[in-house]
Amino acid sequence: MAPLQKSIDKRNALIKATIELVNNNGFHATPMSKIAKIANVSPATIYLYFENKQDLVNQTYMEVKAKYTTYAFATYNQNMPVEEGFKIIWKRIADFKLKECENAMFLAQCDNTPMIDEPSLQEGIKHLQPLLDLWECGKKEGIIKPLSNYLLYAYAINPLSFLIMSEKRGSFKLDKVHIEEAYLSAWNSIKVIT
Amino acid sequence: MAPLQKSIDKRNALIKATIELVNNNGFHATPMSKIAKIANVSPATIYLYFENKQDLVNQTYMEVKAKYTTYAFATYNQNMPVEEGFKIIWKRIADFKLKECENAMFLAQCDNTPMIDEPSLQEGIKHLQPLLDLWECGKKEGIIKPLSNYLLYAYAINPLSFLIMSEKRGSFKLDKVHIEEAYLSAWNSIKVIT
DNA sequence: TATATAAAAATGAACGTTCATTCTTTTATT
DNA sequence: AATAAAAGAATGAACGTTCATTTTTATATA
Repeated sequence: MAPLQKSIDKRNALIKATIELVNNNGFHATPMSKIAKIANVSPATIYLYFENKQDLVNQTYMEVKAKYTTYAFATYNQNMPVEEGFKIIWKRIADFKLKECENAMFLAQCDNTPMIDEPSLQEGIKHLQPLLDLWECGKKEGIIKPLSNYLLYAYAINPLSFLIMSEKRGSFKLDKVHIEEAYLSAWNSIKVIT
Repeated sequence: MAPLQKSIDKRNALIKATIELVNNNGFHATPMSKIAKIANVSPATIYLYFENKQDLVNQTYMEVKAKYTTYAFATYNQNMPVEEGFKIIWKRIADFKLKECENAMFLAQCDNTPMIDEPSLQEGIKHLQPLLDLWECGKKEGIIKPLSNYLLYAYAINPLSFLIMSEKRGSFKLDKVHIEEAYLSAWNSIKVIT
């Protein structure tokens, strides 16, 4: 194995361990020692890849957020009609949250606690731009309600986080039918009613 | 001042301090010593009112959740028509989240992290029963879509949390107009479309 | 190609600090 | 004066981080 690859593997193992432990215990209750143990690495080794604990979690956040948005926009392109574009993005997001549940939960925690530095948070938000652009376009065409992007996001995208959380807690099972129903609710709350 | 009142004051001060510090730093980054200092109390005194740190935060959660639901249902009664009942509850929730922003943020953090014991979490959820009953009633009458209560909650109530978070982060200002728009989105995503 | 040397990566033990909690003393109440 | 409440100092455990050292990898030499 190439030596560089080995380094990448270790970094990935550390990020994976961080997600797992933070999901189960929260940021401040996951000691570096445990992260090291799960990643099969010495505690000191972490500091070869990351400045400190805060840097580790910031970088983990940005990496997961990038993965999330890359996945969300993978099958979308700007030439699609607004409704189709939205549907494709929404479904991909739902897909990601279901398949990559660990990652999705980690993001939810980051977005609801003082865990991540403000600059890293801002950095993560930037990746959503294509969706915001799509909405602007839809508003111009009179297809999407003239609401602020925050309201659109709150009613169309964010509810998925809540559902994933309920599913994780075991109080609710998200199947294909529910996803379809959820999509219709989402679209319904942002589309212009004719 | 009666000695009992003084005790209640101290307990309240401790709970208030806990909310403030956890909001700004997260659970594990709020030391008992700091909570004591903000509450103008000795660290040891905390243990006269609470078993330990976990108990303090559990009780804080249940207290805030109870306050939240009491407020939400204060002007609602079961004899109202479904649409009116929902509107009244929704508006009260929005009102609470705006006015008692600190409390709302604390709840959001509790609901998205491993901070609170599962039993306390379950205890907190129970208080929402009147809303679930209203929805059941609405479904029977054909006014509300036959969706699971989790989906209804995800699309009608939960988005408010996201908006409050955006507002707190300073990226968005929630005024009366936005609240009205948000309400319409909420109702629109759960009502049967005729 | 085989060996020697240098560089880089990784390690485990150790340090200083911080924390939740307890213990002992002081202050207030009846 | 007796009792209860509160305070602050004390304690041991756990944490993030550093450092001296070892192990692995790359480079140079013959």
